[in-house]
Amino acid sequence: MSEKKPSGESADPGLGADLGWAIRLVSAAFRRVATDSVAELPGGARGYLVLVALSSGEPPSQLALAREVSLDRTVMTYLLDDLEAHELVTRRPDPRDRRARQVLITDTGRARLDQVRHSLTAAEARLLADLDEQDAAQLRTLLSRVAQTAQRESIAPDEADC
Amino acid sequence: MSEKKPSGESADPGLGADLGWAIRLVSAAFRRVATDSVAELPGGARGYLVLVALSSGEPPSQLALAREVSLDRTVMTYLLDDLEAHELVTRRPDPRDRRARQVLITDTGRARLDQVRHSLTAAEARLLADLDEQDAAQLRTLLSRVAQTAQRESIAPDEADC
DNA sequence: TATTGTTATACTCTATAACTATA
DNA sequence: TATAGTTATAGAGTATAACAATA
Repeated sequence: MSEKKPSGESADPGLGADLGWAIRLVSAAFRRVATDSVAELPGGARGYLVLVALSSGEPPSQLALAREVSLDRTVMTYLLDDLEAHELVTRRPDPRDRRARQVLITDTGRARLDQVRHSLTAAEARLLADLDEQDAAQLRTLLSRVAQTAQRESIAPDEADC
Repeated sequence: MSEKKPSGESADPGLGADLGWAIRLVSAAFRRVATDSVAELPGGARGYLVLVALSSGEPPSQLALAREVSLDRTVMTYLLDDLEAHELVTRRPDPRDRRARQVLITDTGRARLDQVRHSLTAAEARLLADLDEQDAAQLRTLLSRVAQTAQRESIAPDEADC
């Protein structure tokens, strides 16, 4: 029990007590269960994010898309090449700006996205298996609130791994 | 509000509704605020994890330490080289097994660890700024429970980034 | 001159395997 | 023969910058 307590530090958290560690573990656990769900998808987690972003709204340019999912535009090129090769998305020139290309999700892409979403839902359920329905809902709510705060204050993203 | 719909997928959560995205954002946000806290630390987040692991219990071997924080033993070599160069840890031969080396945290290391912990506490507070005390406590509790589940079922770690 | 998308290059990680010294 | 630690090498992933086409 050789502890140095400068002021209000937790006595000896070892590794299991603090929020950062919990976030780390939960994030890693979710990534793990989610990885299986997106494994067959070109680009993995990133491919999923792109498909989600494309599933609604107007077809964005590659740059707009890259910004939305917090990816570099050079990465977006490779990623879309891959997705397009598998016919999950298509690219077409923007009639109003011939520099830009509009990205669209295909029907195949939508079908694939739905599959992955189902799989992810199951994965989430597995992750939260120990919580009753009320606690699970509470956790979702709280996480969403923190996430929104983080996003709003742009404390947040820039690194995009799932 | 944002509700999961397992069957009617075409609803369109965009990107802001699902648990995975929230976890992703929160994790990224935490990593971001935490990165500043551990920036000066040799090895960054990993250096922190190692110091925490060393701050209690018997001095472990490098291998045991590597397993505890889910790092490869080859990575541990570099990391400890770095930490030792900054005099935050020391290595000494294990008298009972001359192949192994015991790793110890130094007083400098402990002082540094306390600084980082304070900084991290502040970072956490910033992250949870929008939650009142009760909600924050609830979130910590729920996350810890999920983390423990994940760890126990070893759904979890293997990737060690903060 | 600035912007979209692409390509090429370099750099950082990580994983793998090989090597030593002990057991 | 197996294990703890180190070192070297190769591969993946990422970022940076340069480039062509268009605005």
